[in-house]
Amino acid sequence: MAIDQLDGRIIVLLAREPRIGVLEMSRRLGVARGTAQARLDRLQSNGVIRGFGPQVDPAALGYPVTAFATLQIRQGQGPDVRAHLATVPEVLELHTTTGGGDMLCRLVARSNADLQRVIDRVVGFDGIVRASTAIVMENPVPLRIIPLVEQAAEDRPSE
Amino acid sequence: MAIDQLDGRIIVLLAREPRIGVLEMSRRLGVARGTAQARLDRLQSNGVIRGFGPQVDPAALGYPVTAFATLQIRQGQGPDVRAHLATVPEVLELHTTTGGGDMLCRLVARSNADLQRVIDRVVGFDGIVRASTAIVMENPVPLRIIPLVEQAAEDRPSE
DNA sequence: TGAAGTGCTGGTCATGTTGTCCAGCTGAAA
DNA sequence: TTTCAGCTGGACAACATGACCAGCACTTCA
Repeated sequence: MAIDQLDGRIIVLLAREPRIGVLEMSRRLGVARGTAQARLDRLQSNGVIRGFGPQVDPAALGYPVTAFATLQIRQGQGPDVRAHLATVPEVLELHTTTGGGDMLCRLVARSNADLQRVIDRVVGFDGIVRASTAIVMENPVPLRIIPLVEQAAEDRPSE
Repeated sequence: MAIDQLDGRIIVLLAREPRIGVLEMSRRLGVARGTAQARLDRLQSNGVIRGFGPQVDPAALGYPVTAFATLQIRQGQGPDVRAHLATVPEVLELHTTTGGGDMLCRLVARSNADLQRVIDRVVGFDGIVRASTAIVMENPVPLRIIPLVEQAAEDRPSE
């Protein structure tokens, strides 16, 4: 389940240059192609690498505004609220967190004005008691995984 | 900059089956290969598709605990705090938000106990006045983009 | 100590895909 | 009407893939 340094190098390499194939990867890593292929297969069936889906930029799609909303949910309404939020395309992500009946969700919108519409749609649901929204101004650290992979690989010099 | 329905179908197709190539894609979409290739190239140079990096699961890497920390930053310390947080591998993401000097960051840790170590490291920095942490218990809506892409494609029947 | 198992190497092969052309067609804009 | 961008369907050489294989080193375990 844990990864060794070769696995780490594979993931980092793929993160930096996703278009390279297994053959090119094996050349860069200095291992046989079969090895690179076997490692990659294992990382995927392990679930360490979940996939290679396209990373889509909501801003380029016309949704340049991102916000995080903290929702307080009425006791027992959790499942209903989840189902409701899942139907809103602008809800990109939803988590339930510690702190009785709280949820945190990531939203996008076409503009600040449009964000009001999105929030109204999100909170316009019975089970939601209270909502507070924080609009994202900057994103100094975009979602990243490389440092963590490197640390995980270091911690286990061999599997 | 906006996408049409063909673009939308390309993104959705890639999101669902990332391993297919341009040729297979063109077969599924019922267009010529050159068309699919040109669209894909355009989506990438547009920035709509930022890349095809591996989607790594921190849990499978040994970091099953996720948390969001809201940080209050001392006036003027923003840049220093960002630099500090960027050096912590467990900080996967960092945003600055509305509300004077606030930041929101996503953390992972090996366990709840380990989370304490991570938080100590995160907040053990002069510019941070106060921090409140919410531990993620469930993730009913994992980061998704397909519904938004479909909406964006609908809104613009043609480019 | 020996045997079995695992993982890596370096190699082959047929097959499919890619990058790069091309000429011709259509529809929209000038 | 002319021009242009975008799509089609086709071609080609170069390359990558999946599937094999025998051989070797190392560890596990009886």
